[in-house]
Amino acid sequence: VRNYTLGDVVARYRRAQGFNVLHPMGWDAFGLPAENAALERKVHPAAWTKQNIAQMADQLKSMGLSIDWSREVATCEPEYYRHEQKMFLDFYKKGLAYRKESVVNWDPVDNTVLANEQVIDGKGWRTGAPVERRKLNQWFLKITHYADDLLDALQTLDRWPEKVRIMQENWIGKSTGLRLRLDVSSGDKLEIFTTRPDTIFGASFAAMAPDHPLSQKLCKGKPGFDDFIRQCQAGGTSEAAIEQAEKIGFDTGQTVQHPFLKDVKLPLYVANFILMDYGTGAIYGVPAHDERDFQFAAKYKFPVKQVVKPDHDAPLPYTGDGEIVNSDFINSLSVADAKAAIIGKCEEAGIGEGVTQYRLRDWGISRQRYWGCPIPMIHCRKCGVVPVKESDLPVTLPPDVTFDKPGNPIAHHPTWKNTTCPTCGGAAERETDTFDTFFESSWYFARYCDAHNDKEAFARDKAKYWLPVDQYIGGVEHAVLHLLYSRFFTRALKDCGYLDIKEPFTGLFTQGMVTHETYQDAEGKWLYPYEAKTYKDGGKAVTTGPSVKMSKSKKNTVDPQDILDTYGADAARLFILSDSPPERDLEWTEAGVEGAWRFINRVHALVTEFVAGGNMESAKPDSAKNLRQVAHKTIVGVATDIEAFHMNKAVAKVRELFNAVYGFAANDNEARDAKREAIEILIRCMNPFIPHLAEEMWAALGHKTLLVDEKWPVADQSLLAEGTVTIGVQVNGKLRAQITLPRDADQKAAETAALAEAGVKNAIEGKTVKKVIVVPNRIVNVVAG
RNA sequence: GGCCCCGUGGCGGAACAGGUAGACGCACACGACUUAAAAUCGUGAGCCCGUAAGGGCGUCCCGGUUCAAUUCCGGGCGGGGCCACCA
Repeated sequence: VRNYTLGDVVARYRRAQGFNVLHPMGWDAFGLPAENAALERKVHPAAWTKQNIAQMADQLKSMGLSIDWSREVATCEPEYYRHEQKMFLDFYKKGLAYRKESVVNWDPVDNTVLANEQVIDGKGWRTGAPVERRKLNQWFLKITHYADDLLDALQTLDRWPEKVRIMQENWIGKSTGLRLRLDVSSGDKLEIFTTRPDTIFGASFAAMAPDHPLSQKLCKGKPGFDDFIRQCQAGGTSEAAIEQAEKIGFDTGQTVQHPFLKDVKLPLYVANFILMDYGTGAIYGVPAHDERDFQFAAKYKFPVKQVVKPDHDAPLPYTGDGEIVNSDFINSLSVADAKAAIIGKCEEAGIGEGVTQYRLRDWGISRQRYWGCPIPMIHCRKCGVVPVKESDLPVTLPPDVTFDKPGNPIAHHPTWKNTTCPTCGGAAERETDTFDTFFESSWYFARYCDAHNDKEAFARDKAKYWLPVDQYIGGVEHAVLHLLYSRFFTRALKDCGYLDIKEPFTGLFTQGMVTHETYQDAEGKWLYPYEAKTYKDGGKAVTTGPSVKMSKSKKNTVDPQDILDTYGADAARLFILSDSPPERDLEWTEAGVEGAWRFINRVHALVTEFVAGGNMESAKPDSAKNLRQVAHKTIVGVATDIEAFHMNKAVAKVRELFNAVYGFAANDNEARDAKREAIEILIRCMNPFIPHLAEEMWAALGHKTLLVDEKWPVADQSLLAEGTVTIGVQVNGKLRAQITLPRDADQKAAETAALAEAGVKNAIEGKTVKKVIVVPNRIVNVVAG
């Protein structure tokens, strides 16, 4: 409700400004929840999904969202996913999609593979189950091909929150360093990676990952090695384990030759804290200047040789900047210069080179589940992996599947996977994995431009007209998931000739969550808000807890339908926009919605009374001109606030105008004209927030046109510039009086008026005025002593 | 541990670009209407002293810059987010 209300305000406001606005809606409809629901309720995922779509569409429509429903899409329909099968084939041709055996994250609850981005603290992002490591053949998209550009182009996204840009930057994790080949006493070569080549003279050991090929080669069969490997895996993924994980190593018995010091031979260990999938899976250890190496050295008694001297006292390990010492030909250099010197020397000697390393890894997209888009590939015993012919697309899901046993239903289907090889015509099997559902959401924005094209995903010229998306609104939880995948997809689609842009979203707004108080009964059982109310009314004990993100498990949820039925769409919309700035969390309260509802009723009463000719006689007669000024200021203020996403401030300004009109007694023609003008401006400024009431009031005022087709009102600049201002007068920085002056009065006049004030005279009594500072239309400060 | 953000009434939050702190709303109090309550309408309100006029204090704490600091700078305390054995 919050997300779409925000979007609707923008859509309606921009439309009123005369823009051609495309405001679409679609359903990201594949995914495990549908499959899990099917398991629980014995419904087919397709039926369950369709029913949910119908229900949600009804709700969204009753909220009065100005959506172009003719462009509605659902990603689970073959009309949609056939196009992404084609995209995948194009990616494959370009080398942007490939298959390889790799160690993957396996979610034991959902029985599927997860992408790195979907593993949080070693747990599945949906199930929270500790992720296991398995070796499987998987399809990958080559997001790393664009790592540098994805990073650099973040700077062009100046309408994105900085927070999200930083998160993506960290996720891509670019670092530069040295890749270096070292000689092992066994005759093998060991390639290591380091970001600190400057500390090479402080190295006192070398270490590699347990699953490094050389670990296996050198240690297989050695007593205790199997136990060691088992220990490494046990320590694996749980949060607590990593926290306390002791650094353990296994001595290979071999040594590594230091590249610059002939008589230094570094003992080579297998160590649990070295990761195979970062860098080369091997390092040299410099205990004096790395926290982990320091711990490891303490345990296995390696020397700690300091080679960087800080310019202040600092304990070891020291990882900061400083002067290089004890380091042969790089002595007295800075850290940065020493890095360059060592890299240069290694390149000269042909034993290593400067490289750029990324934390980002390719996106694994295979999922062993049914409710997703089939991967259009065929496995032939003779020809290997062969793409499905484009003319044979789409590869559709078999509707007749069973969910009675664990694993992938599509793989259990008796006949679906049997096919023939497109190359040799022999018997072959279809790929039974489906795409990660982030695949669908990576390009849907382009489909909206041409939603019913059955020849291609979208016509290039239509995409060119509409894209990129000017304003995207969503939760921050997608910062390194959907938002990164979409940026990659847009680049890949550009390189495959689909699109002309590389950034999908020029403006991004991340809205906060909606929270609600939590309630528990005497036994600590969670209660729904309505249950808590019944309990309280019945005199039963209820403990009220803090307001947290709405969740089914804590039962602190509110059904949008109930709100719409009780208060109407406008009250719900107004409340949600009112108090909290949209980027922050919003606490949902009954009292808040009622406040919004009250306002709507008062606006209705005001207009009804005015149309009926009543005056709402009150004690606050104001000049017609003042009222007009407030109204015209509101036009500008509300527009500025909407554009800056300060919806709470925009609502406050609308309410201020309402308060000004409400108390305004229109007892002559001039006043009545001013009042009508102010009411019309009020209605038009409210339109983006509460469109139903605004439209109704517009008609009540006698207009035959629809307000939705009216342009945004234009403020009379001369009215804004005229009038008087009330400013404060300070003496030595303390407020002592207020004066009212004509706008832009000259400094002399302001000074004279200020010094004439009784409060000012009192405060400067017995003192000499040294200086009078006048800031026009803002403040006067008298400096006296 | 690293990087980043944020601390303003009883509450959500305003304050352009250093210039009258607390807009707007919620909750509250009092008054009107009512037999009464609810709803509605009106009035009030940062805190302390004072019947009032008025005065003092006040934007997490300490210090600095400035005629002037919620805003800028330094140090602390508190809360939150992201990443995290990434060499």
